[in-house]
Amino acid sequence: MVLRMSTLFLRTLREDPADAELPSHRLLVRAGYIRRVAPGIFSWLPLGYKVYRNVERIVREEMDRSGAQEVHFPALLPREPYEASGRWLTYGDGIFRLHDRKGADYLLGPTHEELFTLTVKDLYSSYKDLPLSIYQIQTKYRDEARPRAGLLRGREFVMKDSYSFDVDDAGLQRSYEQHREAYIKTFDRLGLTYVICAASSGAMGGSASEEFLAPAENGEDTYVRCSGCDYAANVEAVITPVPDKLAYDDVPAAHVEDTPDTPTIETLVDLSNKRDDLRRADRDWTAADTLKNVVVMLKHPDGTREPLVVAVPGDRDVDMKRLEAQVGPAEPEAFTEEDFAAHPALVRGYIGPAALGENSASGIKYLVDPRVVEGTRWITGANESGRHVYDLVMGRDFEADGTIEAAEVKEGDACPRCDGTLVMARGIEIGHIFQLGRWFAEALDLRVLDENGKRVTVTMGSYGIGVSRAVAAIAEQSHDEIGLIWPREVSPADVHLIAAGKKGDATFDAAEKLAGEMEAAGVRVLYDDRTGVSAGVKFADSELIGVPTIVVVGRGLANGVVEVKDRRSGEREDVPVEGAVQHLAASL
RNA sequence: CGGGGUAUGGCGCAGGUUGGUAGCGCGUCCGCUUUGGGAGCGGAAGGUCGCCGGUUCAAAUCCGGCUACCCCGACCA
Repeated sequence: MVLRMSTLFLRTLREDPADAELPSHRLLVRAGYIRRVAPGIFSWLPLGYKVYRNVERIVREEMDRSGAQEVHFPALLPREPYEASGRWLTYGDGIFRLHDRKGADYLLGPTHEELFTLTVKDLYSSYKDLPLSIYQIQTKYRDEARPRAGLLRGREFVMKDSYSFDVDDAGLQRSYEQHREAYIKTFDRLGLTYVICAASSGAMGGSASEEFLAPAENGEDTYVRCSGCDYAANVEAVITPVPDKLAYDDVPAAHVEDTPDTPTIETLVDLSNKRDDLRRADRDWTAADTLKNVVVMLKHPDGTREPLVVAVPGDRDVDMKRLEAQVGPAEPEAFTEEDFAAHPALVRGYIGPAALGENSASGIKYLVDPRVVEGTRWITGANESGRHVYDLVMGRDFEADGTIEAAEVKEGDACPRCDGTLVMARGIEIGHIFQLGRWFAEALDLRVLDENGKRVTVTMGSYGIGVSRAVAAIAEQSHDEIGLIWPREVSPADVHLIAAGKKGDATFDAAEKLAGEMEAAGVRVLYDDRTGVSAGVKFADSELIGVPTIVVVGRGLANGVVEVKDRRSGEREDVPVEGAVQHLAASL
């Protein structure tokens, strides 16, 4: 393949587009790979589409190799399947809905669990047909509240989504492992660095769930990894190691105190350390000794609302995303003025355990952070305005309905697996694998006969790769100040060949000849055969476009050599024209 | 949905307070020169100044309203 820049549908921009912030977005637009059409909606130009198709090809090859079979569902879908799963409603305004001429409801598929499940139900009815893994590479549509960052979060994007169908849990585990392996091969070939993180399985339930995150400053996901072992997790799924129970024989009996002017944890701790009657004998009180009781309203999918109080040590906030991951499919909402009015047991700012719990008078569910183990000693609200209770001991003075992982995760927190500590970083979610289980099969009644002739519900796995997002993730990870740097397999070409001389001189003839030889040798060439364009412009464009190897036919030609530059390292070497093609073909 | 910002040739921007011929750089086209790091000179095309209304002899500029887009947050299988 020889792509000639003299006729290529391409215009590189000398300046950054005003609406692009992230490097991937900026450079993909500047280098002429994509153009914005509407918020979160992009067109692919020739170079960009080549990269996109390379990514797609690699994903497809690895899926096929893993034994999955490719199908293709429509993007335009009727309402019924989503009605059956309940998601026509629960998806809310996150989907694009439309009507046909008769007024019937349609939607642009945001995801295709329903279609996969129903199609398998259509065709299969025996355990002998399973296991089965099928996938598609499809354009998805989501009416994102805020599209951003170019290709990283669009309203139209391409995803590879696959589903596995098994009769039993062991089968699901095998299908899951197969996908995991395929994903590792895929992302390796894409030239991405990534971290496999434990993830929360989200609103759809399920058990095992892992995300492939490409570390990137501008990523939307926060994850942790351990400094001492290979533990890595999305911050939503971080597990807090449970401390040992403490002895509390020496702790004074709980006592309620007037604590005026202590609207914040900080002022409360200050006061507690200042007043002799409140001070701790062994050491100063810290924010971590206070127990903060945060009240939220849970909205269940059926529309009912239920108050929940979450207790966390006072030096931490409740992380709403972590909370949401725990309470799903219910959604936590802010507790409003009206809610407080409806629950007089909750004294704003002074909520304490005595008024809480399913067995208490209020009946309000009370869940505590895992750090709140038996024997821990707290300052917390006394359920009266202006008063706190001191030396309240878990297990002695109060109980909870259970624990919940909702406290924010901090850099330096303990690793749940080893003695190490956690460091935090950000990443782009490029893949997600999880064991969906029987939720969908149950909802859509996908069952098969087992070997005893009994109907059993199929168990499913769900696996996604953001194909268009991966293009941006690669760009985000692989660029420098002056342009993109593509990994070989996704690059729009293997070699960017530049004729650096004057129009009509020997360099053009030599470059032309080289281009032909490269093509014959199976090397993909982007050939800058533009006349009337200075060498400087050609060099700058080649660096912006980011093909990994740049070959310059120019002044060295007099000595029978061409210059071969490595885009990433910047290293250059002179290579005899005669052997240049073999030299290149060997090094690719 | 909350906060901040922007809207002027294809792209990036100035102008606006002080109302009066719409400007700069890049890009594009023509001619000549140039050709290893985003060339020079000369000429040219290209703009309802986001939209609606108001004030005024006169509005890109002042006033009112609207819309779109960008960024941060909330939201996001």
